[in-house]
This record gives sequence, structure tokens and C-alpha cells, in this order.
Amino acid sequence: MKANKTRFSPSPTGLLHLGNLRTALFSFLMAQKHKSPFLLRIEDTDFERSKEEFSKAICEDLNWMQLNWDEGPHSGGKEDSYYQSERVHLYEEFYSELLDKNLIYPCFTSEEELKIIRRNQIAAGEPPRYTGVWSEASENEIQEELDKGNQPVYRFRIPKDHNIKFVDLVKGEQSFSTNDLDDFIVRKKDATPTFMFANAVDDSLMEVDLVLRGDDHLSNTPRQIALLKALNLSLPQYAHVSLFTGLDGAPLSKRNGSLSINDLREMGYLPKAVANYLSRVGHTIPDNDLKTLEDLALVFETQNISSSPSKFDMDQLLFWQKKTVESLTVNECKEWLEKHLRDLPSDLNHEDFIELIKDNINFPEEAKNYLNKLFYQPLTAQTEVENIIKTAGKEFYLVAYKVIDSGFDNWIEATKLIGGESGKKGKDLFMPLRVAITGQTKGPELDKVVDFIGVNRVLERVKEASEL
RNA sequence: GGCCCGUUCGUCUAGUGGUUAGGACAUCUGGUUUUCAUCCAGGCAACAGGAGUUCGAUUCUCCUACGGGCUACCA
Repeated sequence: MKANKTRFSPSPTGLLHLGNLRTALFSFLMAQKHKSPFLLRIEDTDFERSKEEFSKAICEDLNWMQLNWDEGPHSGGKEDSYYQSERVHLYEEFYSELLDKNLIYPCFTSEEELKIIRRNQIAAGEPPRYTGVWSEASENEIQEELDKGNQPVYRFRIPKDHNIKFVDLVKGEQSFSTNDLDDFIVRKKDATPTFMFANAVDDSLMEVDLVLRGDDHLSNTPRQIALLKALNLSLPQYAHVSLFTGLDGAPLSKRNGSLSINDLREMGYLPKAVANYLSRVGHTIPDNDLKTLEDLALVFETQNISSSPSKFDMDQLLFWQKKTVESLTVNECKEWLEKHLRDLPSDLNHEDFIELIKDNINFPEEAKNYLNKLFYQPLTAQTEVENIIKTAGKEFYLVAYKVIDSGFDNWIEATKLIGGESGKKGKDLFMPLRVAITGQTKGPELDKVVDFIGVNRVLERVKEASEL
């Protein structure tokens, strides 16, 4: 197959969510697979809604995910700018060319007028279309408007009675009749390009040859193809990925619990978990092994992209998070926790603590919680814990205290002794000890906990329990 | 309204003109772990509906329903 230079071209009008990120990931993996460049282009032609802070946030999210772009903002590439707002002057020569060829024309119908026309068309049961009144306007008519100081938009002349065909790498062969398309705007009144124009032209100028994007753009594709052909510009291959929706089937949004990438990062989700999850939704990976981006790229195929939409499932993300945390080395885990828990006590031996709880947590918050219960919270903080302690009884803890205080080589032996002296066994022996020592009913093996916190703290806790 | 895309267990998905329709997540039941997690064993659970083609359709065709997109001086 061809070069497969891909791109991600977000518009900075909001934070990235999992849907956007998946598209970016797919594009990135496709480029990686073919050792081709991956390009980032910021489509900020909507001055009203585009915000620099969003561009920044998007770059941060991509960096966090390790989706590093070879060409784009703050990195290599031959373009002067990868912000479309800074490329506006470049588009002018294409407008001139199209104007010379009479393939675009100025249109002075105002937005208000268009709105009314559309409304009437819909009311009359007609398709809402641009009626094309300006497509055949004379020089004089145009000059008259210009003299009045009116600024036109420019519309692309869609040729009638044509079929535009292309092969979509995901959806298969596509054919659209140009009669269903109307003359779309390529240049707004303020002289800036529309998405339809800048997006297609830039892909060609930047030599992107595989456009992998959401299938909401599928029916825009024939328009863009017509435009590129009119300009004699190269056509990319297209791969339209189906929608990623919330559990309710509606597009991802805050309403159906869609989190921004920023949210996920702050919760402690690991980029590897997110990548492993996303590459398996709407795309098949033959096994369930946790993979690096490199390994994901190796098995990524456009043929394996599903043509039907998929829903976000937190449980599945969580599964990959679990797997990823499990795979962390102590040092990696330490780095991860310290990033999220700025207030980890400094007198604590972080490595030992991490060894202790690594297999029992999915998020930094849980580590913090565990630590609190171990050292700072009173035993009465949880009624469940309190109940178990009260059921075991004061006598039990006095016995336990005595045994522990007299010294022991290993914890298992000590519990046996406590069992012998108190007459308790099984869960009745074990659980009250666990609960008194750790402040909760679950957690790592108790002998390790005892090693970690030390005999003095164990005695403190047992005493506390005996006094409840 | 027009054009387009889609519909396999709750979820992510595999798959084929003849299969006991497979796997994973979730869930449930056992076992291991004197807790939890892990691990192991097992259970529940799906081809949207209707016509047609065919000896046979989940698979091919058409229709319907449902979901989604485009039809913006948003992208």
C-alpha cells in the first residue's frame, strides 16, 4: 500500500474526549505501522469558538498519550504554520485560480435571507437547498453589490449530473450524485476559508495521503473530492471510522458521562490503558495482551476497523487500567503515584508501600485511602470495621496484645498463638486482627502489612481496638 | 423532506450459504487465597423485524423499524 501519511486535525473548540482521541490514535497507529509521518493540524478557522487554551490542551493530551506528531505545532515540518488561522493568505491563490476557471462565484445572499429560504423550502416539503440565484449573475449585478460595499461569500460550482465515486477503506465503495449536493461555500464573508475548503486543500498541500476521520464526514467527502479535482490537487485515500457513542447510543457528551481526556488523566488513568482500550473499540485486535503503541501499530489494520458504531463502556476501560497497573514496575508505579499524590508522607518508604499495595489498586486515590486507613483514620471511621471489632470483643484484643508484645518471629506463628489463647479460629480469628491492624476488611496479606507498618504500630492499633 | 452510514449476548467483538454462532468485559456459581485482588472451573446471555433468492439463510437482495450523520458564512 501507499505511504499512509496521516493527520489529526482537531478544531480547538473544546477539550478532547475519547471519541476524538480514538480517531487520533487510529491515525497515529496507521502512520506508525507504515513508518510514515503523523501530522497535527489545528483547524481554527472558526474565530468565534476557537480558543488557544484548547489548542494547548489538545497538544497536552496527545503528548500525554505519546501520540507524537512528526509535523505540526512546536515540531518539524515544512509548513510555516500548522494553524489554519495563520495560513489564510495561502488559500488566496487557490481562490483566484477557481475564480479564473469560473468554478466559484460570489454570492451576496445574506445569512438571514438564506435562513428564510430554507425555512420556506422545508415548509413546502422541498429539500433545503441553495437556489443558486447568484451562480448566473452578470458582471454588472456583482459590481452593483460591491459598489454598495457588500462582501460576498464564494460558492463552489458543483457540476450537475455527475457521480462522484470513491472507495472508502472502511465503508467500501461509495457513489454520490452531484445533484444531491448544492453549491457550498468555500470562502466566508470575512475572507476566511470554510472547513470544507481548508481541510481538503491543506491535506493535499501537506501531502497527507490517508485521511482517517469520523464517519460524520463521509457525506462531505464527495464535495471535497470535487473541489480537489477542480484544483488539480491530489486525492487522499479515505477511511471513515464509525461513531463512538455513550451507553445511551447518543454521541459522546458530558450528558452521557463522557469524560474529557484531562479528566481521565487526573483520575489516574494510564495512557497505555487508554490506548489498549481505544484500539479495541471499533477495531479488532486478535488477542487480549496489553500492548505498547509500537505493538498496537504492528497489528493495526484499516480492514479491521468496524463499520458500525460502538458504545463507551467504563468497565472495559477499567479492565485495561487494571491490567496496566499490574504491569507497572515498582519504579513506574512510584512515579505514577507521586504525580497524583503530592502529599504522600515523606517519612514513608515509598517503595515498600508500593510493593505492598500495588496489586490491590487501580487508582492513586485508592493508595491514598489505604494509607489513611493504615495510619491516620481512627478505627471507628467505618461502622463495618467497628462492628467486627466489637463482636470480637475486648478480651480478644487484650490476648492479642499480650502475644504480639511478647515478640514473635513470624506473623503466622503469632496468629496461631493468639488463636490458641483466645479460642478463636478461622475467619473469627483472622478478620478481627486484619480489621484492627489495617482499618479495613480487605487488602494485602496481613504478614506483609505487619512487616511494613512495624510492631509498634500494630500494638497501637490492637490497643485501640481493645479500648473501643 | 433528500442523500448517506449502520443494526450478532448488557457491552466490545469474531464468524460462515449448512457452525452446538466463538472469544473478551461485566454478571452469577463453585474452588484456591483463613480477607480482598489474583488465579482456576463452570453458568446465564445475541444474529432488529418482514418478504424474496435458495434444498438450506445470521450470511445474498429488497422493504420496514430503530440509531446516527450530512444537507450551516460550525468543524
